[in-house]
Amino acid sequence: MTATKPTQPDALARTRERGHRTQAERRERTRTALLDATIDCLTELGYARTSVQEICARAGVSKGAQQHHFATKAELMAAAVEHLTNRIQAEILAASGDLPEGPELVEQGIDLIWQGFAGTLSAAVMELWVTARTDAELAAAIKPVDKALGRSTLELFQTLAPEMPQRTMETLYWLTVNLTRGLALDAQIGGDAARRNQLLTEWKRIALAVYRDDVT
Amino acid sequence: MTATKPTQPDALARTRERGHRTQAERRERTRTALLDATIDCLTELGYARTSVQEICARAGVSKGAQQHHFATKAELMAAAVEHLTNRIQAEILAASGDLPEGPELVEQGIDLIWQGFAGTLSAAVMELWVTARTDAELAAAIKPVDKALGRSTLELFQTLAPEMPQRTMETLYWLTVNLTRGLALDAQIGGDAARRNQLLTEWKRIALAVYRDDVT
DNA sequence: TGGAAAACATTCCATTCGGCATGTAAGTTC
DNA sequence: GAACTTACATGCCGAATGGAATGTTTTCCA
Repeated sequence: MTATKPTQPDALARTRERGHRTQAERRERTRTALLDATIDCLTELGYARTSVQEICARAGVSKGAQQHHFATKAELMAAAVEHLTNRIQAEILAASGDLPEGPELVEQGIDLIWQGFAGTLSAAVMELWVTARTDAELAAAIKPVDKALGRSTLELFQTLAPEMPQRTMETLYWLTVNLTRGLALDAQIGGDAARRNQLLTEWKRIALAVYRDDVT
Repeated sequence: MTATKPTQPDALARTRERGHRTQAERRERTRTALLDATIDCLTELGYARTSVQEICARAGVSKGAQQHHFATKAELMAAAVEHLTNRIQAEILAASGDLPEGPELVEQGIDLIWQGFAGTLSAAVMELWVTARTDAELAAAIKPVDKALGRSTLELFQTLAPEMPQRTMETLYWLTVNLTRGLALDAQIGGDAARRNQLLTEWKRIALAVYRDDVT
């Protein structure tokens, strides 16, 4: 390249035309790139095959940069837990906008929980969760975050159906969440989707009956 | 050692006093030792940290012997799946001896499923199951075996409660199994045991109501 | 505007992994 | 009891991993 304007340093020129990247911006950018790549790896490869090298490659970030932000792999995973939970919560909140009130909420709510707790992101959650069983550090990172997600989602429902007895709501909610997680496991190894849908339908019927009995 | 009887070879003498180990016996012994050690590793360390070296160490078996019986790690894992399923099935069958008939079967059956699908062995199942999501070979090994376990347990219940409509039985059974698996996940990372028991109690109540409605 | 600090990149290393090759001992068969 | 097969043991290798060390660029701030 023939430099015609020697007064301006080349680096600065590039900076100007591309726009100034503040440190906070750079930091945030590569951090989320790393965390998203981590979630990608977990969903596609599973925890056992997720290496920091692969994460860096997918994030388009050097190994040094990764170590700058997350000194150790465990630290990266712990951060990924929170990032992942935030994404799921956002997903749930976005889908909760058009929820009906009254009895219809039962059915729609079950669908919402299904989507939130058995969707694509939940595969990554499973990986981390199962790993956490034998990894105290990861478990410590997961427990509070997950509990918060569960409770906040429950509160969302309680707001939508104030007429419902709290006890009934809690029971139906947690039963649905745990059933969903079990079904999600089944789905992940290629269980019969038709039977899963049928079970979900039956459960809606049962839950609705419980709701009707308890609300009157 | 001062050999006083040169007529008999030393090796044979040892053989005689310890009893003759047939090839089939030796084979079976080290095989199950390896498979049990594999399950131990999965339970205690999780899949990611389970190495063949560790398995061999716990089984008290050399690496060569392991490779003789299971050429590859994947092969060992696939065999472990079957071994594990057999142990679970035996556990369930043993506990199913004193199951009542009639309505009480609902409660007791739920407890039985809980013990079978959320017991100690189920942690290893979870590890393999979650791993299978991103490991086609392992998934291929798990699917048929697990399906067989599920169906045979269902048939056990159907035998015990012939008066129950088949559709109702299937629904309650699979709902319970999946709920149990979800709760097992929760239990493994140290969720609140009291709430889990409460949910199980509520579910028994609901299931009993469903049974009563459908049986009349 | 010049130096400090933060962000990012490159290289290297000790360890561990799964698997292979080769060798020895025990059991089977004729 | 000798050939043969099966079971078991030891040592080694290339690949990959997580992490440390060190060097370079970009932004910040006084």
